Amino acid sequence: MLKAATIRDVAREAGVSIAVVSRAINPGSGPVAPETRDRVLAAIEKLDYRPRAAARELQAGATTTIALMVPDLINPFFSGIADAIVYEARSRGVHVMVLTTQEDPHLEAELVQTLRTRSVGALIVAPTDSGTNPFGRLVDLGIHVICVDRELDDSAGIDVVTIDNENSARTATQHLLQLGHERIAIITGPQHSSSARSRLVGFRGAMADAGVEVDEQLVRPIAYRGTLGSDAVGSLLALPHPPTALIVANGAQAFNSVRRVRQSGIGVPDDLSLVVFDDNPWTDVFSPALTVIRQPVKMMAMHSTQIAVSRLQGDRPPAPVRIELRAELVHRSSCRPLREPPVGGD
Amino acid sequence: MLKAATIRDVAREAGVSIAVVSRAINPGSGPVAPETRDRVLAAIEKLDYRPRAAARELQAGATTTIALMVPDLINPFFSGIADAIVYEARSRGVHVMVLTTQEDPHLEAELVQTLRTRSVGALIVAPTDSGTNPFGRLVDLGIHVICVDRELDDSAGIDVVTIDNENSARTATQHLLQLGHERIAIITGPQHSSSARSRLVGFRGAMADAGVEVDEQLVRPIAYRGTLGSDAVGSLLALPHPPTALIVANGAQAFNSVRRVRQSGIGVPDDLSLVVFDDNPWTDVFSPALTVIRQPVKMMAMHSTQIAVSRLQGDRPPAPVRIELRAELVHRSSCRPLREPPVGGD
DNA sequence: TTGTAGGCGTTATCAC
DNA sequence: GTGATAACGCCTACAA
Repeated sequence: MLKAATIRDVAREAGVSIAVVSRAINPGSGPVAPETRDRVLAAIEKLDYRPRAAARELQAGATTTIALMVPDLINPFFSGIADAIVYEARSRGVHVMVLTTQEDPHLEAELVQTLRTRSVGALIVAPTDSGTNPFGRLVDLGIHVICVDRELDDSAGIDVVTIDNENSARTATQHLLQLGHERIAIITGPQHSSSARSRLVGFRGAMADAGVEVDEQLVRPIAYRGTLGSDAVGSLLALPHPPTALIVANGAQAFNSVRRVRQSGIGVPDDLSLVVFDDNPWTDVFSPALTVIRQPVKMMAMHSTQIAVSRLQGDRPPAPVRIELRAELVHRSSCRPLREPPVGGD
Repeated sequence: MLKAATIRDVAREAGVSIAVVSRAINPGSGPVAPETRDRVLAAIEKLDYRPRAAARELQAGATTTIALMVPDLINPFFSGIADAIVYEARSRGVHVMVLTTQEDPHLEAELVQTLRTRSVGALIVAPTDSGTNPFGRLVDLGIHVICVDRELDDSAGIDVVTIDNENSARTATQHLLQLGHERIAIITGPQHSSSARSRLVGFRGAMADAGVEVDEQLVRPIAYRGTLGSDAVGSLLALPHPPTALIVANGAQAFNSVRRVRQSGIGVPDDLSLVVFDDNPWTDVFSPALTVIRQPVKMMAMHSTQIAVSRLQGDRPPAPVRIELRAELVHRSSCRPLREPPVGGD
């Protein structure tokens, strides 16, 4: 097992001082005679030298590592985000440390602590609980925090990249209302999550606009983790007066929910119209293909990475940014009019 | 923006030298009087001090960061592995840097270079090409490399955690043979991938054992990336004498392949029996539910993490480990006998 | 244009 | 038990 070459080895090999090597490595940091430079580069090549990131960090304070904190990577929504962020970051020479919180605020807080140890320059996070802000200390220390997908009630000094959840839910609801549905159920996320809350607001808004009263029995805020989606669907369908349409606004529970619908033998869209949040691949291969709200996952990832990277390069004014992207309703085959509309008419 | 407290600040606050603080932080590294210790701990608490990992690394050479390199995170197989590895690593106090290769050997090689810069203690990787080993230099430098899922032809000094691909494919093939199928098609991965190769070997083995000749037209090794799965299915089904059964042994193309089967209106399992590698959630919600080869994803992740962590803690003999796990055939509804077997009979 | 020296935050080796 | 002090590898004034 060899020992990695250091800047000193290179200097010796090239017959110069370490200062020259350093300058040769970091163009613009100082003058180096062209031919000296070539000699140094040759030495680097020969010794296969790579500067140690740890040493650089230590001396500069800066870093080219960011952290990404998501509930889990099994949820295709978050793995999609993670994939895009990792890819995007690499193209900018930044590495990504990935952490999973399991939707557990305690674990999240603990991870924030261990993060302080690492010198990451920024943190992109989909926070577990909007009510508390465990990231304040990071911000104080100059570690930039970017919320993605979900945001915090108190987000002082924190950037936000999210979708317009309220309007997305509104759109989905309006779609069903226009088809004549009034008994519309919604399975959403826990109300300590900003996105889940906004979606519910959008739902209620659309219902109110249409003058349709919301039956609170049909509103099901459930946890992201676990399999509660299945239970919620079960009890919804067992209602004496069951819903004719269902919006699954809890992406993490979409699969469980839909599977339960299918297992119960309810016809989609004949007996139940369905709109689901998050356009995961399987929604397209389900029978019938599901009408979904498609979130611009790549866009969210790109924006957050871009913010993170430029922040740690010291660009951008310190003012927090807020980016809200539009989601899209993708019509497929899981919704139909409650009653066939009269043909012709008058 | 505060500046993070250093060991010196703590020492001053506690009225001791930095050496004492260091010993207090790292129990066992030297003697500290109990009451001094308490004073130091109080100071740490008060200043909210966290030792900087970069400085530790620099001085010790060691590190508690490992890297994980997978083709992408969009493939549920790899996101499952990543999720489990990140989780498992955390529970051992290790952080994970995630990299994606996009199945591109050049990018892979480049990432290996940038990795040398970071002081990661180990690399868990699903390599893109089994023919070349871009990791040799890492091994030389004492960075432990663990191949997961796929392996290298020349894996000197490299640990391997994989499934028994050959037998998995053999099992799947035998299942179809027993149902009376002989025109069995297989869509597998590129032959520069060890797992794809082994699976094809298993397929041929089972066919040979049964005395059934392999129609080479029905053997389709295709790339992991892109949408070739769809094309392969299309041309398979367009054959004058199409297959009666299909094994999709290319997990990354399973979705595309199956979707194409469905689009072409072919009845499953009536017209075509189907076995698919990788038990992703959607295979269960597809109509009909798909018979799959289920890989022990969590197990693979746990083993590789365990090896990685113990390696970087210096445990374990230097001899490379090879762990081969068994995959499982999960019977669902996508396969049926070619001809109904005679009822009763004698 | 080049080299010397100091410091980044930590741990380890010594004396005391 | 405790405290200077020297590394670890790199960058950067500043002096030559």
